[in-house]
Amino acid sequence: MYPYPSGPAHQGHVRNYTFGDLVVRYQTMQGKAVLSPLGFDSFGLPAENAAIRTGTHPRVFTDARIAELKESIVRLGAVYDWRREVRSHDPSYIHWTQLIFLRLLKAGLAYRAHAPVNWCPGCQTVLANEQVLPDGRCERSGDVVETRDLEQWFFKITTYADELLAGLEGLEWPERVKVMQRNWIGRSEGAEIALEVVGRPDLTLTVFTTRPDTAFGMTYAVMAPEHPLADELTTAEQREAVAELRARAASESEIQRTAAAEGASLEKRGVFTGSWVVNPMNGERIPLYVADYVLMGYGTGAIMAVPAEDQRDWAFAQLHGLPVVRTVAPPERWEEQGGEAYSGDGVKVNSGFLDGLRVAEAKEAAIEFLEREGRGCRKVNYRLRDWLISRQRFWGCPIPVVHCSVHGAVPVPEDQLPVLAPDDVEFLPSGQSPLALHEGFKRATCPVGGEPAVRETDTMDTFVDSSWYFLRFCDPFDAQAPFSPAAVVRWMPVDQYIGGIEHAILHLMYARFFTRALVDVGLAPPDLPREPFRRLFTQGMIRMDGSKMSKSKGNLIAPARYYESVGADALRLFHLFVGPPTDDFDWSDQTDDVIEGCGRFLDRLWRLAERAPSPDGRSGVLSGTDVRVRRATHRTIQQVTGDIERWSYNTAVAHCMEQVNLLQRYAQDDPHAEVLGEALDALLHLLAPMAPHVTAELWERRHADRLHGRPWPQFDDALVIEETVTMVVQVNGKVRDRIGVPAAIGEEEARAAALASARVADALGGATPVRVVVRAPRLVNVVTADG
RNA sequence: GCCCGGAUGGCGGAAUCGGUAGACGCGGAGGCCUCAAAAGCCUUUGCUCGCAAGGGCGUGCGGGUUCGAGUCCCGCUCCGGGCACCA
Repeated sequence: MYPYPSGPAHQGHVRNYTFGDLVVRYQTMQGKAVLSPLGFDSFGLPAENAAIRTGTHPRVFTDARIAELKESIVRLGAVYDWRREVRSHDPSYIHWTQLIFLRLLKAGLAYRAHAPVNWCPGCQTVLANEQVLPDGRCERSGDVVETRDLEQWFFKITTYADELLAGLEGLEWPERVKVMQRNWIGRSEGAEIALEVVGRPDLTLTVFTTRPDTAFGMTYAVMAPEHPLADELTTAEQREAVAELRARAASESEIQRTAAAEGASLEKRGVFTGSWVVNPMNGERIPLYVADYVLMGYGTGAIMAVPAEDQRDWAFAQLHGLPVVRTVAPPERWEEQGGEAYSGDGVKVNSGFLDGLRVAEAKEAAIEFLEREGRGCRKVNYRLRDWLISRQRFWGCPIPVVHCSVHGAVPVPEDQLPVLAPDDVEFLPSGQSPLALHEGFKRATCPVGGEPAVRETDTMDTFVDSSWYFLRFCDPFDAQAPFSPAAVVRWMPVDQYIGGIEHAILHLMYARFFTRALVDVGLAPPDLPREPFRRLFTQGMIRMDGSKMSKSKGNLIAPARYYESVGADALRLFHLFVGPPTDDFDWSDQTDDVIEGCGRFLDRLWRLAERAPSPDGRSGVLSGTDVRVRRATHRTIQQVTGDIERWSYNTAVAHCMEQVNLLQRYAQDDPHAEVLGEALDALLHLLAPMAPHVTAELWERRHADRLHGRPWPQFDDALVIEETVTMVVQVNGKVRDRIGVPAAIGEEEARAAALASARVADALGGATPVRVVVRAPRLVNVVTADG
């Protein structure tokens, strides 16, 4: 666990730690060695905003929030190895985050580049693509993100695009998280084609397509407004129109541009450049356009347009009066039924040597042709972009680089780490990072030549800190390295990761990338598993009035009031009981009643356990009732164990409640001391991972030793088999009678018992059964001719 | 538009392999205890007809498969989520 410390826990945290703690305690009772540490993702914008508001240093603010969060976690009774607690903002952690940066830099996995980036005016910093919502807003502040051209630091996550995609296959993760990552990586196979430019033998325009088979239908080509050749390929007559379009496109962020346009229904804004290119398949001259529906960031920033087989190109062609040539025969009556572009499979037409082939074969043939002619090549493209990690903020891990006018961006030598931000800084609402205003911090010497240099003032995205904390957890005591090879190999991968769905892309993708990169740069050993999280469980959100419960929404319900009123155990039980862990939960007016109900259950358990072992209880021979109670005890062990194994915590609690209800009646009615004692002891074990405080106390009162550390109870196979069951008798599928029968009843006896039933005879009303379906011992269905 | 989930009493939910729909809890009703209340305990609680015994209906809607469907298949509706000019 690596929570962002936002202050006292809210119910989302409580739920998360309750599930996590149940797993930890249960697996420990199963005899496993369990490593369960907790640390704090303690860099981040809220602390800095608070500093601007109140003048408090972010460290002071953050340490206070950590103390609050930690207290509410400790009071919940969750077991963590606090010796291993780490914090992103701790100098010893900063040191290793910076070392990792330097090693990635050395290996070419970190680089600095000038690029159009997402700028959030609210946060006064750039953002990674992953942090921009589909509607072009900042996921934190909700402000509309702008595009700025800046020189920034990137991590080369795209190197691992294929591996990150393939690695998903072996993971026990929710399918929808895998799907989200697959979509985000967005692999597509196709070809790059170099188009000749008419009258410019010195130039070619390279386009990417997933449908090289449709190239005969290419009736125009389009380049993105930001394309480097856009200027050069615009003729004098078209210059003004193109310039206008490019200016308009530049004023919007790319994500905004793609989000604002709803599919193909909107106008495709574009203009003719005045230049012509050549279709390499048939040698025809086709016009070259600039249009904002083509994105510079994907593929080559230019496309071949095939209106007949691409709906976007179709719409654009209609608008600009461009020809449409079908290269795949659409299905019967396609056009009569209003069909426009047809992108499905079919037989090739109007395509020279491809005619008669199907799409898949034609793709291959087209690529072979292009490669043979030297006009193109096979190519795989990804939607995934490199991870922009620069942030123009103070409260983050400083990027350990200095800028020298002679040697450029020079890494800080490893023996000079960590680079720490100074304390004597002023937090002003100017939007500028205090680091950028701090002359003492900025003044540096070039490690290469000793020239005066300027220290980098950007800090790293806080997702960098959380991309390797799980490795540090394995070995947080190492003062010489981020972690020792032996420790990470011993503990990794994480067997069970628990978190919210909000991490589906950001954190989980970055952590997968980091784990691989750390191995490849030699910081982690080669035998470290390349997937850090083997099993992932995504818990449901706690919602209130339709939105996620969080401090920023102001709808937080702190656990402290329940610690006081019903106790931490009742609150834990509530979170387990209220529904499947994967489901969202709507906090409402009735919720307190349910929590109190969980408290009442624990009260009943308490009263029950306090009167046993009952000195006045019977001993000696077991009665029929005693045996039935024993059977119930062992069945409960079986059920609760199964429930926990399959994450069905709500039914695990329900089965314990059922058992308490049964024992309560039993205890009032001359119980056998040993039977009741066995039942109570088993119950305390089963509830120990769910309600650790109450069960530990009751156990101590009964046995004067400790429940914690005892093994998980086993059930007796002979006792979980029922001896009598209720057999349902149906007539034509409707239940007409229920008969108690021995569990071992044979098919013939079951049939006879069913047909002997007076109720069945009534229901038959003289009709003759034509068929009797027997599923002994549970069910018999008597079927008549007219049924 | 595409891809995933989901829809069960007044409410949260259960039904693990096609075989008793509604476990467990909340809420409601009635009762016991008490001078009274709180707490606790007991009974009851899907809808409906019936004095009762008992019957009919019932898992979003419409079909289908089956002796039998909440569960499987086909076609919809609504809700939630993800993706969406990615060539």
